[in-house]
Amino acid sequence: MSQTARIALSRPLRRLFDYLVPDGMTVTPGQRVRVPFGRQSLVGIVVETGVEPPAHIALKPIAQVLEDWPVLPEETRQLLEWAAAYYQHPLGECLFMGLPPALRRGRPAEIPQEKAWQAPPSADAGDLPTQARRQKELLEWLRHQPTAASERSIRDAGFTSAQIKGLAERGLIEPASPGTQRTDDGNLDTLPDLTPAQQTAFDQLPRAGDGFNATLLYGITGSGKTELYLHYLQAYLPNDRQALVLVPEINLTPQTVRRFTRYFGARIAVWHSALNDSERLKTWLRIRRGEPVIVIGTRSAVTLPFTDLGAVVVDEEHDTSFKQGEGFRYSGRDLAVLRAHRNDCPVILGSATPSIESYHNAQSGKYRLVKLEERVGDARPPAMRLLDIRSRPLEGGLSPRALQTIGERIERGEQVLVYVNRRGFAPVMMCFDCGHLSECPRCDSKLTYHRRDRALRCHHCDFQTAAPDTCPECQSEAYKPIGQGTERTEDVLQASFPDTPVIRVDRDSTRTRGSIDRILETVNSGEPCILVGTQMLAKGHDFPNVSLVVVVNADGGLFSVDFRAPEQLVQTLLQVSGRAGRGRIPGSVLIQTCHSEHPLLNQLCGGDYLAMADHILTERASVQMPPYRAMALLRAEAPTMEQSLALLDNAKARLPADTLEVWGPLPAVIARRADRHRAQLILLSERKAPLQQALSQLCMTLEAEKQPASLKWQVDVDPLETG
DNA sequence: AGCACGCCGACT
DNA sequence: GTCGGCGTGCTC
Repeated sequence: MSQTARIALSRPLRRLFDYLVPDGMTVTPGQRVRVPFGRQSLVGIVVETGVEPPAHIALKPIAQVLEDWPVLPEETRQLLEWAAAYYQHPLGECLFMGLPPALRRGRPAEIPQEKAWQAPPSADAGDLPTQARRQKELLEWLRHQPTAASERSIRDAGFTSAQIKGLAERGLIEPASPGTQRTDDGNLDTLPDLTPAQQTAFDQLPRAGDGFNATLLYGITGSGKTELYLHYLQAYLPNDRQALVLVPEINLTPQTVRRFTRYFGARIAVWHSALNDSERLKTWLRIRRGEPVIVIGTRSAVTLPFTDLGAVVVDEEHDTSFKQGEGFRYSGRDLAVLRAHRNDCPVILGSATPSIESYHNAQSGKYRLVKLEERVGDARPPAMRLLDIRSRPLEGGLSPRALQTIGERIERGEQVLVYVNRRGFAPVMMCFDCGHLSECPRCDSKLTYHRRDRALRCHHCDFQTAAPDTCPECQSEAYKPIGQGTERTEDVLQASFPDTPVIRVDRDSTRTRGSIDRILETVNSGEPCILVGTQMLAKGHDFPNVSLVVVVNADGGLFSVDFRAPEQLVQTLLQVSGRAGRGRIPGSVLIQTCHSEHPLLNQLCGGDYLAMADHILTERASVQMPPYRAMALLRAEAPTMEQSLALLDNAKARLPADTLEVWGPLPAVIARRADRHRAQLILLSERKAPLQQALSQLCMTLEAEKQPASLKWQVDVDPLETG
């Protein structure tokens, strides 16, 4: 009798498929195989062997093994299996997430041998006919390359394959293996010494050989957390072991990579969404082969096939981009901690504004807390002040007082950053006669006015229209934009300070490649200027010459329905404040608000983030919200609200009432989006285990009873926003 | 997700 | 008469 194997396929199905292993073939878990599936032939991953197949199903045999070793190493596969169960996502899709695209498609697990060419010293351009001008130029170009050039790079330089062929036929160039670009090997920089404060923090970090140890590194902005990571890896990561450094997408800049490369050279590998398929395959295989790489990567790097992980770092661990927002909704940060645990190695979670979850873990003793509360050099933390703008005349959202302060700083030759907190405040068109507001015809949301092209756009679907001159309701001409967007603030600033460059930094102005570099160049020149922008300004980039930060409106997050809004407001405001006073000039921060008496904002001005975190934790405890209870959402969307609510009612009815508290069904905050009506259930549980068990049971039944195709549902475990 | 099967509308 | 719309069902 033949052996059997349980196979995962890259399909959104919550089940696996069993196959026969033909005589003479052996398979082990983690191995790639090709199997017949319906009428198609698919790549599969072996999950289990020797299984008892369900009765009355005629098994088909595995067609082929793609390699005789498991592409997914044991630890990576088990991590993904755990994540699939925890986040309620189909196992097949999760396992395939652990493979680079080339391997998902069934390509061989080897580095594609790129063809490369070099010009031997004997090659003589005189042997070419005079009309072969481009071939001569190519020969010359090849001579000037430090190593053999790949066909791709030759084409990138503007030559054609016909020209390569021409030279090759005359024997003037010869094939070679593509050159490696390890120019930095052997002459690595030595790390700068730690400051006394950094040294003190460093001494509290876990030592090599301590095994699993999670450390929350609370380091205020400008305290030099990256130096600490570098020193830590150098001191405690053995030369022959691997490390993972997770960073938010926005922090994975060439500068960051260069900083690591200076000290670790070719051991550094990067992993992010902009890599092409062959780069991904190459890096993935390096890691799979066990090369002692230090991977700097974004969220998805946590699924890489490490075979000898010796240290894990999560930088800016509070950053919400570590949680995938759709599909397989995993938390890269949480999986990184789990990976460290399973590899019995240390993990350092660094942030100036730790997530409430991580801080709670530090408080409860699960993580050790290491503080780094001094800025590098002479820099002092900025002074923060609230500016009450109730019944003050505002221009582009700015109060006279704020404009005056900006003016003073410009006069002194300093730089200013104006932060527009867009959360909850978008510029909408309103009729000042009848009160009509511009609303999206397909969503329950207001249209946003874009002054550049006088367009009204919906931020929740792709609807857009030209802004009418008069009110669509009453034809009044008093139909104008209200609220403040970046563009309006920018215009007011430019009008107020005509001699000072006003630079807008947002998604639109940084879309083209290199534009952010140009902006940074201007800013780093130190000339006075005013930066205006949103989210982007709060993250990543340093502006050492900025001495004043103005927060246009802090109120968006104060009274939100989302339980995480206060945490996120405080984090964002502190992060953006941290941009000020990095250089020698002391920084100050002005926060405009209509609620200057609000305790959270007042605490913020004290600058003590951990005190605020304590405060937020107390509130979370009193209402028994995460991290004091486990949370998950069941979301539904359908052409009508009734359908969505019916599905959720149905789901609620079969959830165990004794171990779970279920809220809803409630329509989402934006109940209609692109003409689909959305609602959700909120599930809370004292313990994670019963929640997970109830969810997997629920997913199985929901999938089994086939819903109409127009009705979609999804589960979000540990959601970042409930809306 | 694919892919096929199936049962109703405007075309050579 | 048939090409094709996408609703529904199935994949070891």
